Amino acid sequence: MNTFERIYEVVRAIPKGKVASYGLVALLAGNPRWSRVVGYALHVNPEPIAIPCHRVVTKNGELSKAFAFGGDNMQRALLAEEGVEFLADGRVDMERFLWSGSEDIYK
DNA sequence: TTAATGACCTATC
DNA sequence: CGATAGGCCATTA
Repeated sequence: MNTFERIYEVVRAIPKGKVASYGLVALLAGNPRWSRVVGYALHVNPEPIAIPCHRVVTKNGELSKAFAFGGDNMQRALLAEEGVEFLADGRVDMERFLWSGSEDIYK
């Protein structure tokens, strides 16, 4: 299993209504320093259907700037659609919607 | 093989 | 608090 596969596996496991940071995905994928690789992996995104890249944000809860598969506001719409709340800054509420990785409360 | 790039993160000024 | 620099890893040319 190559690096990308593992990353995709983790991203795919993100439950609806939750978000994960690049660093967290990288950590769960096996190496905490794959944050950039995660971004690259999602950039090439071979299966955008099965891979919810819109649920992946930066560690600060901010949405990626280069995220433009349909507009920066589209990502907000998608997340809001899944029940994710946003702060006044336009960032995701990490304290409540950050996926821990182990607990799939949504199942 | 070397050099360059990137949807990041952390530390420092 | 905003800007800058360095480090990290895998992929591509």
